[in-house]
Amino acid sequence: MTETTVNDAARYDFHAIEERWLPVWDERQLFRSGRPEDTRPTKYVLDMFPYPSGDLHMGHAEAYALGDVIARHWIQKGFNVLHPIGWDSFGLPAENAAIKRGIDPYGWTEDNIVQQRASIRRYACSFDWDRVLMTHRPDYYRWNQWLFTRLFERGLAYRKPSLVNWCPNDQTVLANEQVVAGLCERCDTPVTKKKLTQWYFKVTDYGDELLDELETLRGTWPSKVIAMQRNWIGRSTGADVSFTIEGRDEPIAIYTTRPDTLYGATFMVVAADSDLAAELAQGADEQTRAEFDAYAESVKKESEIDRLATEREKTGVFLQRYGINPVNGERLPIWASDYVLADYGHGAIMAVPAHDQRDLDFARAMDLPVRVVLDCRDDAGERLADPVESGVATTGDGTLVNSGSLNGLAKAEAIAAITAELAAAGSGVPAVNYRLRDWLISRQRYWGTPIPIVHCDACGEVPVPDDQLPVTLPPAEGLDLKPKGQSPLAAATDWVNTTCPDCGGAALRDTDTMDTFVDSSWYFLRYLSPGKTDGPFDVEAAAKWAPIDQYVGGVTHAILHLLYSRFITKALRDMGMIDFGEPFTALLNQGMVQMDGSAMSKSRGNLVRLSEQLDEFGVDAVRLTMAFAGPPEDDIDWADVSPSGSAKFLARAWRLARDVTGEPGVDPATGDAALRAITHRTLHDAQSLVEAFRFNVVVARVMELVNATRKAIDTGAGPADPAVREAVETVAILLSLFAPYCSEEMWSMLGHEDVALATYPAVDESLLVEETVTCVVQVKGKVRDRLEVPPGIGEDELRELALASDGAARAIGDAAIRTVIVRAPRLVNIVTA
RNA sequence: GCCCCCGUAGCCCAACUGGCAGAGGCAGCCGACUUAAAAUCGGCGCAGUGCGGGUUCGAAUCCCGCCGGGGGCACCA
Repeated sequence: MTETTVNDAARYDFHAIEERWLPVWDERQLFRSGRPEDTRPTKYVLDMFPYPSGDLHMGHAEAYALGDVIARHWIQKGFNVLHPIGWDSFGLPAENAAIKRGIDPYGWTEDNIVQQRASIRRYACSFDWDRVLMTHRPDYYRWNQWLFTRLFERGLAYRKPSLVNWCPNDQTVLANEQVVAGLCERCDTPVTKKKLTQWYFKVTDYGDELLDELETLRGTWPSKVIAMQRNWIGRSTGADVSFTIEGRDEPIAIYTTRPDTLYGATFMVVAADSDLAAELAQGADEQTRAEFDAYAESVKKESEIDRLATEREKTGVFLQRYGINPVNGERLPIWASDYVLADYGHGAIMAVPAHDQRDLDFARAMDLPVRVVLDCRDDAGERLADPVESGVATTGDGTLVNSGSLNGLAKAEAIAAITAELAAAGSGVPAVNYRLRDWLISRQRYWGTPIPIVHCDACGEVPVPDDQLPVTLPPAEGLDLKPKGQSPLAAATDWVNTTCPDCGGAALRDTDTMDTFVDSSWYFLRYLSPGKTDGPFDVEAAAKWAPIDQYVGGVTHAILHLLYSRFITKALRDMGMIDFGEPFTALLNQGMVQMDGSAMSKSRGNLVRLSEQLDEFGVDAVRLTMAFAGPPEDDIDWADVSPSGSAKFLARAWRLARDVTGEPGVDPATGDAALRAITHRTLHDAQSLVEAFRFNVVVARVMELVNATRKAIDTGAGPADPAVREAVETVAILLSLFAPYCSEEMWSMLGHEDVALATYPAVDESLLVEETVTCVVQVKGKVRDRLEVPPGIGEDELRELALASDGAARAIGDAAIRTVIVRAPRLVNIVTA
């Protein structure tokens, strides 16, 4: 214990190295990105900011390790890199923890941030600590409120009564995007429906743009995410068709993608939970009304889970009302059912059971007529079975029959023809619909941004003027935060009771808070000028830095966060604040860190604690393991990888720096040529590998270089050779992307400072040229010989060499040669008869 | 039910526009150093690419069909 042997002192001690460099880096602040005199080209690298629920976990460690590789690479390549970090610090976990423990969400949140901040500091990412933002602070959420009022002024924020998703456990409404398979995204409670008046952001105004501009992201976003967004937006094109309703003044519009099948309509269906259904039922006899009311009530009660169940029986009520088919004047009975959605299209459809499976199921359940209007054939030209007998609707292409003027046309022709006919008759127009709904942003919870609206009896909904923002949250003390279906803010009477900004009369504050996805939908702009007090962000800074060159985060946000951010960005562009419409030019989705084949969780007992991994193997080894495990988008199973192996490798790299005896600044050209070739080949390849996110391969190549350098020191050129120094400096520079401590220590031992700011060495192209290459000689595709040839060898010469080679001659024997394929200088394939 | 991705050595993973299946690591085995061990250094590849067809001079790579694993969407008319 007391004696330190020479051997011990020469051993790699990651704890000591971490402790040595952390304070130095704090002092030097290498990653500040706001200096006005800095004229380098810019890059904005962004990691999704953490939610401060407890300490960092393995998932954070992976994401930040990978993002840092990219940021550090661009720094070494001479860019002025903005790489910020902050906290997404409003939200339910803080509130639930506060309720459970009887504490203030503010204190809980701030404490967690202190802890996470210390962990992130230790993790040594190239973050600019001058730009930290926290969304729960009034100086941030003030600008959420500013954003809300701007959207309100432009008609993009509005309030409407609607049947909304309701989580009975969290006692709050949820956005469509937060309902996953009928369950609350947060707590997995089955979601129910509730009629409430809520605030919405009008995302649907940007539906076309959100869809079409996905194309501009192709190649730089994962195609999976593009597909998911496309799916989610769900644009469909068709026609709105007017149906006259007996006993009703106004016709009703239905939306259909298949106007060609109008002649096949045999009934109509309205959504059971729609106002239209209630109105139509009102006009029916008393018994029908009672039947409808009972049905509507049962529909409202059913959970999302029930609704989504497959193999579900069709149910409904005949409303004793009739609509008139505009193309043939037929009377169509009108039913109410839950298989038609109130908030899609017009909440009403024409039913064509022969050519729509859902309609057919309903027709069979209710014994309604089915009329085939398309003659559909299979690949062999055989007519498909009658839907009535088979129970399978024919939804494909075919030839129109029983359809008046459309007879004989194909599906596409018929759609065009009938759409024109309807337009001429004034009973139909082309129409587009979206699966995407407007974004419901009201939440009946405490820990979020108060909605900056005052409700005045005289003036209505009045936005709080900019000079009165922020509307700060009242202190949690004294408020009952328990979920009860109404915002806890309602109980803060001193806070709720206010005066109308317009008329000065008594008025009430809106008591709901905003969905925390509002906070994260523009935070990337706030980083550009986090201290700004007279606006959400500096417009010139945005012009300089934004949009984000590289965004890094989990695929869990493929729809929600990314879609909302895209929407807000487009809205801000239309306000003239920025000149781009897509916030994230490139996106990298890292996989998840698992353990023994499944997601880590305390209850499953397979939780791996990041802090323990860091203590045992060191920050560098954990980061290196994350990068080396495989392609970044693949999941990592921690049981399959080896942080101890990474630690061993780092020690091996470190020993190279310890062993170098050559002086700095000596021209490496005088050194070992073979080692130099490997060094420059590695440098050459590493940049394109990093830029293609193939970090695992970069690490493998650095390992190769380390092995070659070791060999050169022990059994080759020796520790004093300038090529050895060049190789070890290269190792330090490349390794700094993954292992900042180890490489800084190496860099320091080599007589330099700040490896993070080291310039990426120029590649000497002349060292990449090989003197000879191995040419494979195949006979009928099988390797029969190898030749060492100059790289510039001509085709004819190579052909002769190959034909004359021993291996080839042996394999050919006396067979006739049919053809010889020459791919100089690497391959010759001799094809014999 | 519909759509997308992935199957290479015991394990994690490489393999440029089709051109020698193996870069790197884990585990394992052997050796050097050591009184011994640890650490370190050196050496050792055992699969023919999930299966079956096809295209091609040549297929891990392209096409078709299965099998296995993962993910997304799911009454959107």
